[in-house]
Amino acid sequence: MDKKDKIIEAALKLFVENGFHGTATSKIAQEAGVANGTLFQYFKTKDELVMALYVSVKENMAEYIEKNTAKSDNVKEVMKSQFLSSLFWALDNVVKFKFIQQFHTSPYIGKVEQDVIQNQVMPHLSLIQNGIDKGLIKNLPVDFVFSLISSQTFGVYQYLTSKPFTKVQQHDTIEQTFDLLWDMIT
Amino acid sequence: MDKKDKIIEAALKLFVENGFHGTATSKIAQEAGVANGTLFQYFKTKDELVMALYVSVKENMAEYIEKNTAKSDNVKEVMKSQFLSSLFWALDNVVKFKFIQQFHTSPYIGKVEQDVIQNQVMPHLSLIQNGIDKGLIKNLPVDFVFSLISSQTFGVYQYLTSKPFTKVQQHDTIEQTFDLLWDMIT
Amino acid sequence: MDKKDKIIEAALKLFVENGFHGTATSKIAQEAGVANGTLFQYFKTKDELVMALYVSVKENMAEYIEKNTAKSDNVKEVMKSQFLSSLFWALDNVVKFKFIQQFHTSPYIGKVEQDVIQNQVMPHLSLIQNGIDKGLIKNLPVDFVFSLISSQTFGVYQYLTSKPFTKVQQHDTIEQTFDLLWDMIT
Amino acid sequence: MDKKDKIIEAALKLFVENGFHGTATSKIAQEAGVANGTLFQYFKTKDELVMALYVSVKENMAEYIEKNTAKSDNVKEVMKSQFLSSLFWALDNVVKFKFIQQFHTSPYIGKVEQDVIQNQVMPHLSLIQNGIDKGLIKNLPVDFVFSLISSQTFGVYQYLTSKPFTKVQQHDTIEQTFDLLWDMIT
DNA sequence: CATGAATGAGATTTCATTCAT
DNA sequence: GATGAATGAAATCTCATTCAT
Repeated sequence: MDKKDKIIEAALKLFVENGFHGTATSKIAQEAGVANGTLFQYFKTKDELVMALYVSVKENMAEYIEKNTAKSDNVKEVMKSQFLSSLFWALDNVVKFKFIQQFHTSPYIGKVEQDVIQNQVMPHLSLIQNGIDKGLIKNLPVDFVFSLISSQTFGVYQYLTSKPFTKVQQHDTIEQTFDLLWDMIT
Repeated sequence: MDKKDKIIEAALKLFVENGFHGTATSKIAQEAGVANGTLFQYFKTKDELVMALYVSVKENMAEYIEKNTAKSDNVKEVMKSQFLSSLFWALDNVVKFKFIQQFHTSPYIGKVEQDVIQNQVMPHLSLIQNGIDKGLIKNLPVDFVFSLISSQTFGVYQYLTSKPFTKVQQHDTIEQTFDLLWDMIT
Repeated sequence: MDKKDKIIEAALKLFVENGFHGTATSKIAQEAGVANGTLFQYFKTKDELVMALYVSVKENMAEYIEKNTAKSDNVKEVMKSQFLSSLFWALDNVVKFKFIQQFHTSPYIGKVEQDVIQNQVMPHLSLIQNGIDKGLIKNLPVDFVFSLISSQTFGVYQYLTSKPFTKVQQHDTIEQTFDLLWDMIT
Repeated sequence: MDKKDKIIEAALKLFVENGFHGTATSKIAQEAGVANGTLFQYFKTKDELVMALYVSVKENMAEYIEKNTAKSDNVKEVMKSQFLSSLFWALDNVVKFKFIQQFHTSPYIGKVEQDVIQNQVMPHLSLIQNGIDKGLIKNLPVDFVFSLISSQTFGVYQYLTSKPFTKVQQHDTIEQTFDLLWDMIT
């Protein structure tokens, strides 16, 4: 692993532990095992590091979900595979997921280009629209449905990380939640 | 309004705009129209101010919900009145609600005494348990149901603040969402 | 003497000894006997300190010359009194004068408002113009004559500080130089 | 042009634009189109580069003046040719001349060996002495006369670069100034 | 109680210089 | 010789907190 990756890894860990401002760049360098100045060769400013980290984590997540999304015309099947893989990724990458949550409620979120966000959300909106057009999903505003699904994802995640569950229990709860969710919106 | 309240008000505004660490105590004092040192007469440290602010906001919210909760034995009625008043409060107190969200994803949350959180959550859990016992609500773990309801609340809030809606539209959407929710858990 | 003045004094000394960039703000604070942060209460940035110092020194010089300028209609008399008092001030304030020279050949000079410079030069140009109008001074461009006089001033200053001279010798040389200068331009 | 020359050229440009300390060695390397470390193959330290640059520029100027100095016993003729060629060089090499000025008012000037300065000044002092011995120039201290001539040179330079003049106007002004100067010291 | 000048520890960032390739 | 990643000392600037008035 090269120094840049070591820095990103260290930053992720410390940001989640102590927050963005609670983490000094010097601590990041120390944790990464590089010199103070080295961090600034790869990232011009601390902000740039935060943004780069967000992009990296988001890509990582998107890639995983993409790979595990069912290739099918069946809306329910596709939606379910996405719901499940989102949660599997989150449970397997607790630190990264916490980072995303932190980032989303920080002033940094305002610095993400609007079209980048659009691109991330678009496919999900299309899928929902598709479900509505086929008469499967209730005729509600697409972004309303999207908001419900997203928040439900966070809800299950929170529940599953609040206590120690076995893999099987996690699996079952996730499946069960999707069923509840599907019933609700159809 | 006395100086303490002015400081709290100023802190709330600036924390939401610039984050906890992005807000210097001197800026808070300035915004509140008091001297630098005065802030520390009322709060020994900045952290203490943050915590006090959280408690104050939470109390404010709890009081409102308490006042608007239906006095009844009917579980659905009570739950609906709570769901609605939570959202009405959030929509009427956007800044305070953002502050709560920020606080929840910050390292500060760890400093809130565990029993304080318990006390806040307890009544809701009891209500749900009550619903289950009466055979109204599906027989699921109480805190799982609680997670679902909470995240649903966040979901509608997010949707309703993402675009400009009229009061009536907001009202209708909230009622509608509760119906979906109720169907899901019963 | 208050802290602000102590800081200005310390800055003046160190800037002349080590240059603007060779002087750390921490050294200035140390020399002034104040804390690091105190400097930044009086001057938002190091640049602001440099500019404030320049303005202060210039005002000091202008005040002295103003006070010692002959109140008369006689152009030669006025010009002579100014030439002399400029040099007396410079010889009595070697450090301040060096600072001005350093400032003038630094990129900082570009940050001085153009009209501030105009205001400083204007009276001298008027005086020269007056001399030309009266047929006393040769009919040359005013700012050319001004350049000649200015550089002559620097020339004598440099000579007089290159070796140890007595006050009387300095006085005589200055008077003599003015006579040469006056002969040259009339 | 080899790398060393490219570095010197880049350094000259950037030093004049941003000052010695305002110019990072990495920027010089970049501007010169060489690697960061290459600069230090040719110059052990940044200071050494500054000094080498000064020597180089000074040599360049001296060479030009030497070449254009009248070969004659006539003191006035020799002096005039030197005065003129100094100014012609300065006007043709504005950047180099600015560099010299910057260098002279910087702490670097103290690092130039005293005898190097002596060697540069000596011929001019001899010439003046020669003029005095022949009864041409007023019987004043040689270095006083030298100071006056030097500063006059700077004075005209400043005037001629403060506005846009044609070559002919520049030429005329320089000749005229020498006449004034000659009248003054003889 | 209220003030605000003063503090100094600590944060981010720069940059001359080195050295393994 | 040439490279450029890596270094770490040092510089500027911020800010929570104190304390004499």
